[in-house]
Amino acid sequence: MSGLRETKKRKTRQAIMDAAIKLFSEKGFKNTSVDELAKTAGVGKSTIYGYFHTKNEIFLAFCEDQIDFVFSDLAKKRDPDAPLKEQLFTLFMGQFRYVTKNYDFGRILSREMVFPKELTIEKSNDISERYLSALGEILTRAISRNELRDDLELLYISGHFYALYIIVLSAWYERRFQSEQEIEQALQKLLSQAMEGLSPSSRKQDMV
Amino acid sequence: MSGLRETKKRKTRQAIMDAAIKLFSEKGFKNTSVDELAKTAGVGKSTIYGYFHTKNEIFLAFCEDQIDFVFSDLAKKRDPDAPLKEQLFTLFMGQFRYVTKNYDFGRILSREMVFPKELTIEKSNDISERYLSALGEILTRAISRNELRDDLELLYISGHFYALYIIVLSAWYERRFQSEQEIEQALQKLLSQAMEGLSPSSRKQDMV
DNA sequence: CTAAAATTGCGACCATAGTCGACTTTTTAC
DNA sequence: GTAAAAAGTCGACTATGGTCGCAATTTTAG
Repeated sequence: MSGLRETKKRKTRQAIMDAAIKLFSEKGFKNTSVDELAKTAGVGKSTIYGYFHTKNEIFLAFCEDQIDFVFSDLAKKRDPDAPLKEQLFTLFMGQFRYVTKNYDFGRILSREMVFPKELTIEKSNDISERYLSALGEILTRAISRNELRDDLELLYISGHFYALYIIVLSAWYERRFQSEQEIEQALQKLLSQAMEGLSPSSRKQDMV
Repeated sequence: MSGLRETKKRKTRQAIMDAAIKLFSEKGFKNTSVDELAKTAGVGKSTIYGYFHTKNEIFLAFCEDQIDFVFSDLAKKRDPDAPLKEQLFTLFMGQFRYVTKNYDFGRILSREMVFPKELTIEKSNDISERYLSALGEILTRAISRNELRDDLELLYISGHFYALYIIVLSAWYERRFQSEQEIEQALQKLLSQAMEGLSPSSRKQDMV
């Protein structure tokens, strides 16, 4: 049986996470060294690397909690019967505001989520999964309301919309957009394009 | 007049780039230290930082040449009168193959292109611009052939397609897709979705 | 031509992410 | 109960990206 060790492990892990939350919040990710983290958590440096592969992974774990919070917060606010576009817009903008609250924070998180390193893939995918399932729920309802084609795979619809969010986020980091308003506008346009389609024929029925 | 200094500058810069090309190609980006780079180029370490802000920026400069080559290569191959979807597919797959030829190489480049750090924004945008203009050309022709709606802003169409490419690339780095074939399939599906639109009504005319 | 100003070059130096091998504690097997 | 195995812990150490202040070179001004 393994009781004592498990307990300790959880405790140590929690201590590290507590230190991370404290220090990252206080001084930011970049200005917090792993040595400091270890000291604050009251453990050795290598102990930390026993629990996390890289400093970025600690950061992802730190984000996980917050993201849960943001999601449940957004879930509360959103109206599950509102038009699809509106729901997506709210979700993405909420996400955007959270992610870019701090410039570097958002970049590190985005980089690690979209192009994860081998070592952080697992954590990154955990978060992705949560994201996709939230999105999936919205989309499924939209399909049943006949707001979305039902002949497509859910994953590709999620992917499509998610892609548009990412590109807007990217434009923000490339400094193509400077204000939140521009972001909103771009997101609206792209969502409309996705719904209506880019080929000329796909739009004819709007004029009927 | 400033002749001597300019000449020297160009020479030094070239020496650094030559060293970068040699070492990055030989041992990869990660396994090449800046010290080594300096030694090979025959300059001091700080001299390098006088020409580039970060190690990643050297890498971007290194990529620039290669990307030019890839583009002109793709441009040669592509048939400017082929269906839009086909042209986009060829362009993106060509890009994908180049970028992921080496796993880490592609990740670093992608990260820096999509979510650039402040210091590398400029270089990153240089490359983006080139990319967008290549894309823009294809799209403009498609519009004039009436393969694309003409009531949209070019930038948002480019952005839309580019987004789909990025999400596929991301899925690759998340290990959602393991083979090039899966990538091709996903890209095809997403491009079709973008053309046809995701709303049910947008598709009706296909059945008329 | 000369001296001051500006630019460029240099490697020792610093900060810090991540590794190593020795030490301690817990579990397992008998 | 005991001893071997396994898991967990530690801080000194390594490797490396990036900075600093000073020295050398080039330009400019008179």
